[in-house]
Amino acid sequence: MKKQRSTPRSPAPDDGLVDALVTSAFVTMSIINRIGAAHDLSLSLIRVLGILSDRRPRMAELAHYLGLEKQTMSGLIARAEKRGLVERAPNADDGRATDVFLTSTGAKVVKQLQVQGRRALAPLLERLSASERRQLGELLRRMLDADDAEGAKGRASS
Amino acid sequence: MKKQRSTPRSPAPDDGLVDALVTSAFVTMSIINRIGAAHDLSLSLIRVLGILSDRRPRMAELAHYLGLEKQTMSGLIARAEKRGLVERAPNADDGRATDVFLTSTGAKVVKQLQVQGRRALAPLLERLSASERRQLGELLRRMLDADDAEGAKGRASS
DNA sequence: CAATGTTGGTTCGTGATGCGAACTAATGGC
DNA sequence: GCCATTAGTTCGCATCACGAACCAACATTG
Repeated sequence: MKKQRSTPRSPAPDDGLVDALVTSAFVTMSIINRIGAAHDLSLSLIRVLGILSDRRPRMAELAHYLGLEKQTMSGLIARAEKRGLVERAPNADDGRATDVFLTSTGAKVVKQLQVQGRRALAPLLERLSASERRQLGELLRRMLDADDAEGAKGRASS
Repeated sequence: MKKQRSTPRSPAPDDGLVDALVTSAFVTMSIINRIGAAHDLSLSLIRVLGILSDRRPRMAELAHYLGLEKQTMSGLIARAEKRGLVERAPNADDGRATDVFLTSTGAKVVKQLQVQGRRALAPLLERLSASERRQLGELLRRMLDADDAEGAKGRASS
């Protein structure tokens, strides 16, 4: 079954961990997706809104964060703008650039999503004790750490 | 900032955990998505193939697992079949039902995905020690546990 | 300062995804 | 046998994501 002959000392007992990580990702995304669907929000748009609750990036930055092409972002933002969730304004420093930011409506939606998200994930977390939850959060944060700074979006190894 | 007045005893120190969980989900899906894109596979199709490596479900079951409607599954499977990844066959017990299963090509693709997935996730996991990895896997499994049996696919709380 | 190249965004066309509505066919209950 | 239910499919539509092509505003040269 195991084909780890060539590296007898660094085998892959991580297989189980990888599976668990992937499963938890699918489960979590499933839940987020369901909540988003109730507001007619795609996963990409949810992520965009999440970023905007924090920052005021340009189109290109936004696309880079999500690992998408700029045309995709154009469409995404155009539709979101039409729905009154975000707004575009020319960047002060660079005449070419366009800043994107949340409207007050958009900010409200983000808040709702956060609340509903926590509520929806609660049943999962409740299976762990308080100290286990703390531990889990700690481990995940350590694992992600410097990652969301620049590697995460989809170009981790390219 | 905190609006937890009404339930003074069950506050939300889990907020951090929720964030970490969601972030890890986005990061993980991003990686999976990138690998899938290299094979021209959507996330949904990847999940389908993963399930098929294990089982031989009907269309409706498959749709239920992913939390999708059956028409969506029809299209998904039709395209996958056209590409030679899966096949359909009438179910023996129920004349209406259609079983779906992997072709040998499809099975090979799944193996590739698994290998590449482990490789791509390795850098993340390496940030943790061996014992921490074991711990993390344990906690995730505990958290998901009975979940993937029937709750996960997108109807956790409905 | 003018010519050139680069960067930021948009538009267009195309394919995949996902859904609601409507349909066919097989099953099950009576 | 008749009717409701269930399994899959098809159709039309909106979204999402991309490559190609384009314009406008910088930046760099000479």
